[in-house]
Amino acid sequence: MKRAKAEIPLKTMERLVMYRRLLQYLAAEGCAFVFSHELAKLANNTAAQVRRDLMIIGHHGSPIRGYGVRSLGAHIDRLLAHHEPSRVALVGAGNLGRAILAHVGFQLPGITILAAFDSDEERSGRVIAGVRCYPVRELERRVVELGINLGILAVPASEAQEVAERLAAVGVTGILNFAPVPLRLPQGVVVDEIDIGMKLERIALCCQ
Amino acid sequence: MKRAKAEIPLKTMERLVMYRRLLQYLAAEGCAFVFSHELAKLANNTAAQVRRDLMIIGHHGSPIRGYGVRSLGAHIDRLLAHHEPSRVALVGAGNLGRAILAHVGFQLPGITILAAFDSDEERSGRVIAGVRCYPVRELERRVVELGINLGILAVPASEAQEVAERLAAVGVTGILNFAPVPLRLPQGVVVDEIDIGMKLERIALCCQ
DNA sequence: GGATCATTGTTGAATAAATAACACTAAAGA
DNA sequence: TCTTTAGTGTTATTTATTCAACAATGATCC
Repeated sequence: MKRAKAEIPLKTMERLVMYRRLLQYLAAEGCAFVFSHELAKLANNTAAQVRRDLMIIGHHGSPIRGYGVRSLGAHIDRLLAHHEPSRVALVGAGNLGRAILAHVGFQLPGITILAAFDSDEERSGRVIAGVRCYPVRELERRVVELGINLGILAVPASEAQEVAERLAAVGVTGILNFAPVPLRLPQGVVVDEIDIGMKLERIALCCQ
Repeated sequence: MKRAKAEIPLKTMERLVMYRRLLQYLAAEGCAFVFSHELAKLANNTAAQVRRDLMIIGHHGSPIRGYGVRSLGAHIDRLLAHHEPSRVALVGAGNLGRAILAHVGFQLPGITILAAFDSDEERSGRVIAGVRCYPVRELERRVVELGINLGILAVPASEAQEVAERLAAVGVTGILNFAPVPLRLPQGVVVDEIDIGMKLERIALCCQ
């Protein structure tokens, strides 16, 4: 069974992770089969798009019955399966950081948060949502020690760039940035921003 | 001056709000002019794209000097200016909710968070980051009273759908959802999800 | 004051994505 | 067993987005 992973467009990939999430809910609700138009409604797109995406990954459903929730979920799981499980560190254990830990707590398959860091020494040493918190001065050492390759930044805007550089310097290749500043990092490091303010603006725009 | 707002593609709009944010930083750093390729670097796209976007909104720069940071910022401001300023309510004043309040605290122009709600009566009555917190049972009354039209959901997944429906029922037309469940709402309500887990997965994918 | 140079404004081609259309298939009922 | 029906798999069309190329421009320097 050869995998044409590289040929699957990124947009489709992104939708696949959404489909998988939706399929998990459906499975939890005891739903065995789902139609393309149902999935489309949940994912806020069209039935044609869903069918096309599933065609791309080579999944086959059955007329009348639709797609098997379990089998489709398993298929996407295999596709999205990370070669190496991702090892994540969170920097900044303030309100936002702790909220993220709690949120992501329900382990994602193949992704584990192994450590948290904070400049406040009071916080380090504690265990938050099952994750050990270290002082930020140990960042480099611990990242190497634990084989971390992904970072989540939940620090104040003023510190984001510095922390990001330190992470990148010790081999972190992906960063999820919650600080509302654009990060400037060497090529090869994937950065994704979650800018709540921008999201709000976007909605305000679409609404009026 | 007629505005061709409707003709500006959504993708461009989304980039515009990012440009504006970047311009604010540049202005704060005392930068008076910026070149298309500089802006492109910050926005993670190409110079051609930046120029095209600015062409679409009809902004003119100067060769050699580039674009005036202040004037371009003002131009985008006008374009993005909301007819009516948006009035926002946050539901769920847990870790995540409080973090959001603190984050968005630095007021966005034309967007104000006017109220927070929580089911824990201990929390209501308090003022968090300048925002008054009410018990969630008063949600409908207060939303109407304050003329809220946008909602931020930072409640547990199990309550998200119910709260969203209640908000929509009293006239909220846009919802920013942090709960990792797909919301099913009547057409006309704009929903945007921020699913941290999905974001992480996406980065893990891109990295390997 | 004119040549030069770096950058803009614009157009057109190439690429990618979304949509629609339709033949095909498998279950259900007579 | 044949027909109906609802939904899939696929191809074609349209639409949107990105990229690349180049003429036009206006500061700057000699």
